[in-house]
Amino acid sequence: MLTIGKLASACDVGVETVRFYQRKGLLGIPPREGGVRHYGNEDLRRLRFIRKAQAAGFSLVEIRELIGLDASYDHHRARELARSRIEALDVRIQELQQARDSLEQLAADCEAEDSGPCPILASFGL
Amino acid sequence: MLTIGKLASACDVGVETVRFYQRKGLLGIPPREGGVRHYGNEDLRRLRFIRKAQAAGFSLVEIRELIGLDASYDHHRARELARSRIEALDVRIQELQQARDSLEQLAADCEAEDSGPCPILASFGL
DNA sequence: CTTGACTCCGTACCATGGTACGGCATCTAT
DNA sequence: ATAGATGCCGTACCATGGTACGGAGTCAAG
Repeated sequence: MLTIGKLASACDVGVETVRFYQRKGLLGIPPREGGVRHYGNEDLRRLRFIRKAQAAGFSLVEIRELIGLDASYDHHRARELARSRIEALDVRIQELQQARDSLEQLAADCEAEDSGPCPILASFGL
Repeated sequence: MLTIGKLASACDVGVETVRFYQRKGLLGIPPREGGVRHYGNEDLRRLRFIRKAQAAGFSLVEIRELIGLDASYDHHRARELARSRIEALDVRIQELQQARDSLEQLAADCEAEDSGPCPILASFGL
């Protein structure tokens, strides 16, 4: 059995973050012993789940839904969420890639031409 | 000469956003005629610059610095900012790509196996 | 049995990038 | 000349994902 501090450091998050997730409904309300919260392995797994899902780009709201699906064995909805997250990621990746490439080009231009107006700033119309 | 509303709609932003950028020091304080702000082509270019730089992933704080560089013809610092932005974009793109790929894999697994525990949720340890 | 570490709680605060509101002034077209 | 659209201003509020604070209670070791 873990105290909030042990749980938090086991998952490399702050104590306040655990309390925050609890308020947001991402973690359940654990039983108390002498006023102190005691967490078990379920909570540990749950918290690790939250961090992994977060790394996959899910928002806390989406993660809360994913957790709910666990109870209902709703593969269909989970797939839907995964698919729409993939689409959003694709869009975002494309955007960033484009931004990156034009920036790269600009930096190269800028290095080639050491005097006169800066191509980076010029290209943005400044 | 443009009023705030014309300027805003010319760059497809809200009027409040222009005022916000002004407060943040991204746009200069325009001359008034009869209490009303009047903007010129410089402001138009500046605002367009802000939006483009934003699309390239610069934060408003970084954009303010880029604008300052314009005055000082500081290519060196502009390149530095561009390079570090590129690095940050690379890291972020890699992260998102990884998230995307594992999600893709999971969704495929999930579609293949319609009963039993959901691979998406299981993979996150839930 | 005291000291120090940890926990409890509510609430306030942080950054980021805006968006909305209300009351008043001004501008423009009819 | 008057109505309706804009503009002005400060201030408050929004979402997101936390982080910090202060005062109290509790727990374990020396």
